Amino acid sequence: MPELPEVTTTVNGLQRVLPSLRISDVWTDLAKKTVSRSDFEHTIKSEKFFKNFKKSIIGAKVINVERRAKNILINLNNGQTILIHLKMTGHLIYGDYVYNKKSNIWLPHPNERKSLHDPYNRFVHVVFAFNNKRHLAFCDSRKFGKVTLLDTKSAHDTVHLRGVGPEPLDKNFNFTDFIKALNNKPNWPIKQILMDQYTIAGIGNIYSDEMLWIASIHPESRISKIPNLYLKNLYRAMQEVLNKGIDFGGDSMSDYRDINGERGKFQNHHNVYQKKGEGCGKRGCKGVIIRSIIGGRSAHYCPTHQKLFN
DNA sequence: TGCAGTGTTGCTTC
DNA sequence: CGAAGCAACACTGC
Repeated sequence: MPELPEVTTTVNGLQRVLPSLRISDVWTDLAKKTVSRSDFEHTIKSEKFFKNFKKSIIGAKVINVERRAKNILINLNNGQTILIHLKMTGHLIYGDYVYNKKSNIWLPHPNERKSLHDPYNRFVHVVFAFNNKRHLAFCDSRKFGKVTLLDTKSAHDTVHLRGVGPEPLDKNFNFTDFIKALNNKPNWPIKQILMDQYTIAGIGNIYSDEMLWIASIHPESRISKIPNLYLKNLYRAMQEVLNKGIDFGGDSMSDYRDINGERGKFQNHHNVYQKKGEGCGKRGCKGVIIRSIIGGRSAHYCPTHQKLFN
């Protein structure tokens, strides 16, 4: 689920606690002798990479933590940057963890706050230890997440970040920029364009459904046929929904938790996502929410008030 | 009980 | 070349 608001919530949390801490150790159970995919070679899923990763980061101090698209960037004082992508089920938790040698797992210290013991916070696959005796645990039940190391200077010009689209909440990202970006993929359904990280950064399945519902645009509409007024509403809805997601601490309908292991609350404010069969809540609309597959992803929308422009 | 569905991404196939 | 499908993996819920 981690999309821009969830990654922002995590990054803001990390920025409050990590700067000036020194990394004293790192552990993982993901590193394998042979990787299943060539693009995993330069990530923590490779044993060879992990050995070098460990050597490179132990002793380094955290300068700051940033977000780019759905990526978390932890900048270190040795000129290197740890890049983490949470993918589907990843989340980072900051607290006091204890290694259980017998079962080869990390668990929160028994005295840790209740939220860290939430069953969704099992599945710890990477642990960073800091010089204040606290840990950063990467929980990821499906193990799709990515952890790698980049030179800070060229981080944005690596395969992980090169070509990623503009940040939708950037103060300088105006309506004209938005339209210019969307026209990158003129023939795709609007929902799919919104989710394309090389067109615009950070939007995923939940927030694209929600912003299209607010803007009254059917997810299969073609950008060239959508009236300007509707596009303006979409631009506004995008900012509104992403900011609302951040204000509610992200969406924890599924696995996402903040760095204290707590759920976000945006899932309590969905208008369409995962609401198949429910009445459309738009004022005066008698529609019923349906689910279909668009661009290989599940889309939720109200076929009554969300207009199809094609 | 078993199997469809699950946020993401990028490789492979057609 | 672009679009579609699927693989990475494991769990939940119907």
